[in-house]
Amino acid sequence: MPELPEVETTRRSLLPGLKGRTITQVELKRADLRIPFPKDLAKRLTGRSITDIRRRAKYLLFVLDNGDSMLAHLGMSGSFLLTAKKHTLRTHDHLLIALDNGHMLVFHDPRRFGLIDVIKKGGESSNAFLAHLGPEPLDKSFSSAYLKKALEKRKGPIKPTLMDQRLVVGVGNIYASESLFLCGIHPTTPAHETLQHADAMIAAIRKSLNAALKSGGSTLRDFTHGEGVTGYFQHHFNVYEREGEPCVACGTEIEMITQAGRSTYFCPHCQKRSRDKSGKQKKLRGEKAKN
DNA sequence: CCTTGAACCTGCGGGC
DNA sequence: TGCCCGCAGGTTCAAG
Repeated sequence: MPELPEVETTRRSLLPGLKGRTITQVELKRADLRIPFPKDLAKRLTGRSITDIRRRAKYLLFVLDNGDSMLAHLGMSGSFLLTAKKHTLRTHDHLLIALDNGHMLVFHDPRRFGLIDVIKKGGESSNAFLAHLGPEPLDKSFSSAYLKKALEKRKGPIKPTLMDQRLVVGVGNIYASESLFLCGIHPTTPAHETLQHADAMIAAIRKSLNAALKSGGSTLRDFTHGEGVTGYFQHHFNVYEREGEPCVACGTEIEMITQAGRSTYFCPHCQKRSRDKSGKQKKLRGEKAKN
C-alpha cells in the first residue's frame, strides 16, 4: 500500500503514541517474511525506549534510546496499528510490540513483502537498504539541475524511471501516473526527452504527493495508518484505476498500458508525446485537474 | 551501467 | 457454488 504519502501518514499517526514509550515485550508471530525478521529482533528492542520516528523514502525508522533504529518497510500490503485496547490477533499480524502504557504496536502484512530490521547507531548510511536511495522528492536536493542530469542517461520510458528509487524516492505506481498527468507528459516518453520539462515534473510530483498527504494517503484495498484509519486520496485520483472513465480535464477516456510489469494510466489527449525527437517539443497542455 | 522480466506472497474479483 | 486466472501500493535478482 505504501508510497511516500502512506508511509508518511503512518509516521505522523504513530509518533504521538510512541514517542517516549518503552518496549516491554516483543512477540514474533511469524518471522519468515520475504526478508525474514532478524533472529535477535526481540532482544534488540525489548527494554528500549522510542525517542522518535523518522521516514526515509518508503522506510520508517523507529529511533531507540541507545541510538539504534528499527527499520520498517510496508512492502505492498503492510500496515502498523497502535492500539490501546486488548488486541485480538488477526491473520497476518506478524509482530507484536507491547509498550509500558499497556498499548500495543502491531505489524500486519498479508503478502509478507514488508521488512523489519535493526540498524546500529550511525549505521544508516551504510545500511544496504538505505545506501543507494535517491533524494527525497519534497527536499531541495531534488532540484531541476539534479533531475536533468539524472535523466540524461536514461533511455527507458519516463514512468518506470520515476519509480526508480535511485532517481528519486517515494514515488510508486500510483503517484508516478498521477504526477505525469499533472505535467502533461506521456508515460512512454523516453526519459532523456523530458529534460526540458524537469521543472514541471518536479512541481507535479510534489503537488500530487502533497495533495495525497493532505488526504491521509490512499487506501486501495486495506491500507490503514497507525490509528486504523483509511486514507481517502483514492477519491481524488485523476487517472489511476480510471481506465475508460472520462479525463477530469478534457473528457477523453483514460487509457491503461503495462510498463515494466506495472499498470500505467494516462489521458491520451492531455499527455501527448512530442513528435519532434531532436528539437523542441510543442507546448504541452497544462490542464489542471479539478478536485 | 541500463532495462526488462521473473520472483517473492496472499487475497479478491471476474469469467466460466 | 467453485475453480482458474489475472491483478494488486514494492523491491531484488538474474539475464540480455
